[in-house]
Amino acid sequence: MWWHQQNLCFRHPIEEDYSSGDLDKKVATIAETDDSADSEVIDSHKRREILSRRPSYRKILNELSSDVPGIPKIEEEKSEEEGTPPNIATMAVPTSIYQTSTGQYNEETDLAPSHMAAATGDMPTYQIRAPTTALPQGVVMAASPGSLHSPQQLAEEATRKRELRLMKNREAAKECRRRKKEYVKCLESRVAVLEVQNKKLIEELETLKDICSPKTD
DNA sequence: GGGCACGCTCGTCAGCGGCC
DNA sequence: GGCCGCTGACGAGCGTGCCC
Repeated sequence: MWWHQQNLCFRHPIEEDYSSGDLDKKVATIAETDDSADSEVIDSHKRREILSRRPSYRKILNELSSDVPGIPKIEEEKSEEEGTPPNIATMAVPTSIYQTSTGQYNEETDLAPSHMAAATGDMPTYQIRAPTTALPQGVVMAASPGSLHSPQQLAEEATRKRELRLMKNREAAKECRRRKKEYVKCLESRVAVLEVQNKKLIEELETLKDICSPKTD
């Protein structure tokens, strides 16, 4: 596993080779090519290997924050789903790349704020909100197992546990998707910044060429 | 207006990995 | 070993644009 940690962004090997839908194609390809009975185990292993889970978005960003100064960690917090959250773990963009909310920008590339605004859209910082873990009203916590006797009570307990699990998973899915969006935005921003940086370097190169090889009449 | 295709969002399931 | 969080995958529902 390797992480491309120059500046902010990073890629998982799987992500690099088979981004998004390509992964399914790869798995399908393996399934098609390894169709012999003996290859089932290998096939399963390959599938498992390919489908190996990437680190969570929170983990990715937190790892980066420990390696790259300027990237605050994503912290757990509790707030309402909408409205102004009391605490927002603001993932400020790293000084090496991103424009900040105060108009700071990459000192290496010396990008103009206007360029940044145009390239990245209005997205100077990333705000990661923690999942809402508070139970909604009406959710009754399960009674202690020791107090259950009749099959009916056991069934109700099982139902409550299932509802609770589904509710938690529902919220987790929402949070996961939100983090994924932030992650994608991050990558898109990095692409935009690098494009500007690349363009600037090309222009600089052309300028140096002109200086070093002046035209002779 | 109706049908269709496409994209997006959401809930759920399944499976993995971390923690105790 | 069980619990729990995270996330890919899948299907359903909905909105939108296009064509007839």
